Amino acid sequence: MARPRRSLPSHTKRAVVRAPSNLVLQIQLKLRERILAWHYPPGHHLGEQELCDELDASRIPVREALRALTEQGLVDQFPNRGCFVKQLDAQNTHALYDMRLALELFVAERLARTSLPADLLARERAFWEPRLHIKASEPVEAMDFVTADETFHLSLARVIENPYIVEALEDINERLRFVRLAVQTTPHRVQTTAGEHLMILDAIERKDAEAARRTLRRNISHSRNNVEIAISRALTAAQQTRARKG
Amino acid sequence: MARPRRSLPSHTKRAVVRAPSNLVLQIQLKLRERILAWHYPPGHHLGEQELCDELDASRIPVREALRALTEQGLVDQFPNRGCFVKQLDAQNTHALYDMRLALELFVAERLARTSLPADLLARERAFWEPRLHIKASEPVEAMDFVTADETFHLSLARVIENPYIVEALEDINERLRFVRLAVQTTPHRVQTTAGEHLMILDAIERKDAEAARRTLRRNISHSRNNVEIAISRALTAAQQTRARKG
DNA sequence: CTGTGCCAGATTGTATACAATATCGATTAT
DNA sequence: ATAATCGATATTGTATACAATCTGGCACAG
Repeated sequence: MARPRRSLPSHTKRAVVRAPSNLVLQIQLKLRERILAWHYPPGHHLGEQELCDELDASRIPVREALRALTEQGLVDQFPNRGCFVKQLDAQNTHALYDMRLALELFVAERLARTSLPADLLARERAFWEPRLHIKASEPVEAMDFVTADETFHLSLARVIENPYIVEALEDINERLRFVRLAVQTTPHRVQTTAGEHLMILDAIERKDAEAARRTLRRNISHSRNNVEIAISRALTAAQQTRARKG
Repeated sequence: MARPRRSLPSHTKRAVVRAPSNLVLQIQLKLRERILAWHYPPGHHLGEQELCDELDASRIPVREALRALTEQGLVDQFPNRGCFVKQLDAQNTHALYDMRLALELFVAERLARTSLPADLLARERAFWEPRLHIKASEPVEAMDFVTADETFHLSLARVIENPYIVEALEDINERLRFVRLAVQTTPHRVQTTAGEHLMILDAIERKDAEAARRTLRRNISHSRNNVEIAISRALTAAQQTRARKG
């Protein structure tokens, strides 16, 4: 006889919103990382047994991790055929950037109507202003640049306190990160970005929504162009690798 | 010894993008429906064994369905405690509507820059124009209204051919549908909506992006206000029900 | 009377085993 | 020689079984 035993979750703290069991979460994160890092190339077949051997786990946790990744849209699942790493072509990238643009334009507009925390303003200005005058000969670490850029955009988004929008942007960033890292970051690109970011902050501060939107559009457009170059390069490289193997 | 056997998926047709096995998909859709329909109230504990008995399936498919729903954000999962139907409070609804607004403003703006298919324009005008003059005494079926409204907005979104944006909007619509159905639809509301929809189409047709955005903002704002009333009513009703039971 | 520790029951997490299905290669017919 | 068909094999889908973990109450000490 079953008696009702479970009460509402005592974890009132919303620290971890989605908490699968540790093993599944570990597998899920590891696979996600490898997929985004192109360790498994697009179209690669993810066999369950193979992953079990690699990750030293049983099939059930692996299956659940794959199910989660399917839901995230990182792999395609075909009945009785298994999972395949989803193709990330130039078209998808374009669409991803458009979605990012849609969300961030909204954020910028709203911020221009309300206001911006002083500490965030100070922090981002302190970071980007020196980079207006970066020397053309100075080499730039792609990781540093991409991280700083992501931080800038996400910090703005977080101000409006909309978990759905923030989560969507975080997801988009993760998907684009490794391709962004594949393109070489020039000092000129850093200068341009710094200028655009500062202009966005200025526009928001003086409540000029239109200017903020215009500049953000230009900023994201530049980023998009760079990434699309990287995508096509990476795709041809992957194709060549596969051709060499086969 | 394992030899490489799997080739690229022969399903080149992208008919079903995410295709879990039929049983899991069935369970997943059924649970999703019940959650969105408030059959399982917010905070309700979804016991695996219990669901197995209800759905006449084993625990593995049920677990995978729950994992997928977790990833969709419909349930929260706590390790060794199971799944709980996620709270849908007024704040979440507000955020969901903001995200919808962000995406649709972008869609409207882009459509105003490009153009709109003639058949879509004709179809939607043919539907909404008569409803400008609906009699105040005529009763309105909520289902018909909500479906037509969703169709209008999604049809516009689909024109720009961005699968991520369309998918996000479809998801938001599904989440809000049952609450929208809970609020009574008055003839006055139908008239207002018809007017706004026609104005949006006109603005897009004459390439007036600003007017399109302004009207869309008003349109979604009206919808949001109605829904938030429904949400608070539904929540208090659910609380009363639970209090009566306990 | 109140607070702490422990135990029984139940539920979730994982592994193993078996059934269903698709793939690849060989064989056969045209 | 080419194309279609059938069977062996591997892979996925599901069920059952067992281990780990949590809940809630009861006993006992302060």
